[in-house]
Amino acid sequence: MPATQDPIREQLVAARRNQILDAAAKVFAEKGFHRATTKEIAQVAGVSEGTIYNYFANKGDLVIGIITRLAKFDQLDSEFAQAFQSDARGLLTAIFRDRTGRIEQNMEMVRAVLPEILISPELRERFYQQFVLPIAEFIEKNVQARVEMGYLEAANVPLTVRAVQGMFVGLLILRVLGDKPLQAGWDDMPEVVMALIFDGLRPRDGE
Amino acid sequence: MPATQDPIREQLVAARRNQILDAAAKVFAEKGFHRATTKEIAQVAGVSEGTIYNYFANKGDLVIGIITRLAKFDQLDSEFAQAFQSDARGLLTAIFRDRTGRIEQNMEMVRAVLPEILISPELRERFYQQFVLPIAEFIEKNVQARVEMGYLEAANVPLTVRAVQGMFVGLLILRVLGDKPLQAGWDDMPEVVMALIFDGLRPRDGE
Amino acid sequence: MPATQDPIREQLVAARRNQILDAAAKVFAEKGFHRATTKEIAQVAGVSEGTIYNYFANKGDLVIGIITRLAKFDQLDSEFAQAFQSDARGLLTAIFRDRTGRIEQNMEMVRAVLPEILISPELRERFYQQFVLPIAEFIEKNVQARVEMGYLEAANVPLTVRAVQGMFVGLLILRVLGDKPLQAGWDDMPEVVMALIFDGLRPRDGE
Amino acid sequence: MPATQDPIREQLVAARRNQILDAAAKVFAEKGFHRATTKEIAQVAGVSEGTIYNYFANKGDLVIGIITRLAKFDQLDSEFAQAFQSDARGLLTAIFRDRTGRIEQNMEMVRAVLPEILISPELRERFYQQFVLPIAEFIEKNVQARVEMGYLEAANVPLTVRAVQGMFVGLLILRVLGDKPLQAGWDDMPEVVMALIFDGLRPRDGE
DNA sequence: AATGAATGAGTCTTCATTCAT
DNA sequence: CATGAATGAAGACTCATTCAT
Repeated sequence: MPATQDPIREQLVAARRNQILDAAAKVFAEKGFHRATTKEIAQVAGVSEGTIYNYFANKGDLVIGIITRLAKFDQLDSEFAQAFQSDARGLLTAIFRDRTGRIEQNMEMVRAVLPEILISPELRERFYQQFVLPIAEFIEKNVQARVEMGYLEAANVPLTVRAVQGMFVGLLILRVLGDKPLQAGWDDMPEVVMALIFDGLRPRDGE
Repeated sequence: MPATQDPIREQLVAARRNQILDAAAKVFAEKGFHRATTKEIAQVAGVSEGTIYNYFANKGDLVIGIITRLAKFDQLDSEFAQAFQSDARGLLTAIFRDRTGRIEQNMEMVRAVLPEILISPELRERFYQQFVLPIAEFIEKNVQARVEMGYLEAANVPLTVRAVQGMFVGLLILRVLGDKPLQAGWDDMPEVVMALIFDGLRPRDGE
Repeated sequence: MPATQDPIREQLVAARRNQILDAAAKVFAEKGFHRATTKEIAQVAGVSEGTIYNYFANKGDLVIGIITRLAKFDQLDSEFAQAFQSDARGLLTAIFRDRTGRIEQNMEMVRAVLPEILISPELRERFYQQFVLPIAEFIEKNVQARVEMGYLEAANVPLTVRAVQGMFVGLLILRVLGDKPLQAGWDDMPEVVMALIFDGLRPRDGE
Repeated sequence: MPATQDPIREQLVAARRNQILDAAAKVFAEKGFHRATTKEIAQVAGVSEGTIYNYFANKGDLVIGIITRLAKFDQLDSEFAQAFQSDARGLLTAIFRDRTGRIEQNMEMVRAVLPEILISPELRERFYQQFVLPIAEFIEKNVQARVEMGYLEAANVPLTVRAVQGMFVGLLILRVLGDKPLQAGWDDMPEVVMALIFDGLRPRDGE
């Protein structure tokens, strides 16, 4: 891992790192972590195998690099801040669309890397801290505020938020597993999900 | 893969297969599929490596064997039939407790084997058909009936059911990822989940 | 290898040995020695793997057994004795037809077992002593007699006989290698060969 | 299998390939194909096992490589072209000495590799096309020409040529099998063979 | 005498990693 | 910094042989 002060060199280094990570992500997505070979990653990246090891200590660090980089792009951005102002339903719909869209783009890669994440405590923690927890806390804060304002009702906000977040996660998993109804009706899911979350299944008498 | 008509021998074969699958499940759970070696599985099973191959064609078949065996224990049993009669909330709570309890017991193994499932189309299909789809359809039928009776309200039953099922799945994933609130409050989850599903977050005026 | 005095038992033993050798020959012929498994030989023979080892010390002994048994069937029989009386050309034609016919029947097996024969000095010697040398000597004696009678001309009878015998062997090899002209014209070979051997290529003036 | 345009690198690659093929030939010759281990080949070649697989896809390709390389050294060279001008007897003697000399040098290896050749259709075809057929056709053309000029007599030239070629092949086999007269009188074989081929065994009256 | 499940040494092959150029 | 040939440890899988039943 080259270290330098020269800003130009730094940029080159960063570019080369990204070039390698892009290739790694692609190959991991296709083959899964273990079946992906450094040779193929090098080929896809257009560099030699040796070069990879000039930028990453080992194959596992590529996964860390990918996740870390994903996180950088993945800040809860201003869009959300605005959504915060809007109604809860709009907020959640925004999050749902944003998250699932984003994750879908990286779905192949997440799927390929998930094994390593699930097995390695270090990666698990890192993944959780960077991707799961921030969203949970963001939603939590938001929902809590609305509950206090009487706009929403929830006995246990943190757990309720987990249930909602879990629903998003689970729906993605079910899609990956090839569930037909889900794949066919994916565009309708936001409405279905919001109806479920906000209105519940029990009929509302006077409405 | 011995095949025989002799019932005694059949039992021996089944016992040996289970002995090996137990070991495989254990080692997979610890190491993950790829890092688990046949040598270690053999050691844990107390047999030789060769013996494994007398019962399974290859390492991958151990995964299939594990999943298949899980499925056998995992029939939607009479408990559910009764639940069918009960109220919807009771039904779902029963399913939730049953499923998550069951899966938790095999959580380590699911975690270890999930990667292979996600990557291998064959395993994915098999897993989906045996574990996901039956439950989805069971719930779907049930919910549909109640909707028609006016006890529940849902615009799109199949998708709504997926959302519910996805919530279960996702909650397990979040737990595996080490979410603290979830681990701490797991016992309260059924109530939280049911409140969310049936009542929704939006306050009900007259109640 | 069971040893017994009981003649009935002896017959059973011999029968079982042959049963196994037949299977071994078949499988060796298909797969070659190394790729043939004792398991498959046992299956083809309709016995268990263990039984093979009650009759033969190891896999290699099956080859020895096959060769030895071939030799038993392969005595220069009375047919030849008669041929001895006939003219030289007729004799050789008879031998050619007989040998090549016989060998062709076992060609697959010879091909499969040849590797082992060529590599193992013991098998090589055995094969040579039982199959090659007797014929060479038989022809040698015969040709020698005719040379002395002035019917044939050959400066070095033993070597000449080897050349002739070599021709037979070589033609079989070329056939096995798939030579088209040879396969197409195989039925004409005896005449071609005899013309070559007896008349040579050089034109005979006065004829 | 490195591929490159750089001529220096190409030479290195060729050298390394030869180094490995030499070792493989040696070990195959000693042990036969199946009993030869990649480990021993690597040791003899002075490289690691892994390096072998940088140059050859698998063990079988070593055999192909050996055969192919033999074929390269084995072009029908100018020597033959000259022989073509000479008398038929001289031509054949030249071929005989050349071929048998050449093959003898590689005899051990041919012996080791022959099994694989006989069993593998691919290798068989390749071997036949590269070693057997060209010679057969070369001799055929030559003999045909002489027959037409009246210098030789043969009813069926292609088959007669096969008989002659077969004789060469067969004599080598008999030698490998350890035939004593052949080993003792090998130096006299060309004359014996030529006498047989050109004059035949039948006495020529007027000579 | 027959069985066939168990054995485990042995092999080919892969691939992350190193390092001389 | 880049290269990519060399490395060799590691692992899945095979199969001849044994032996308890």
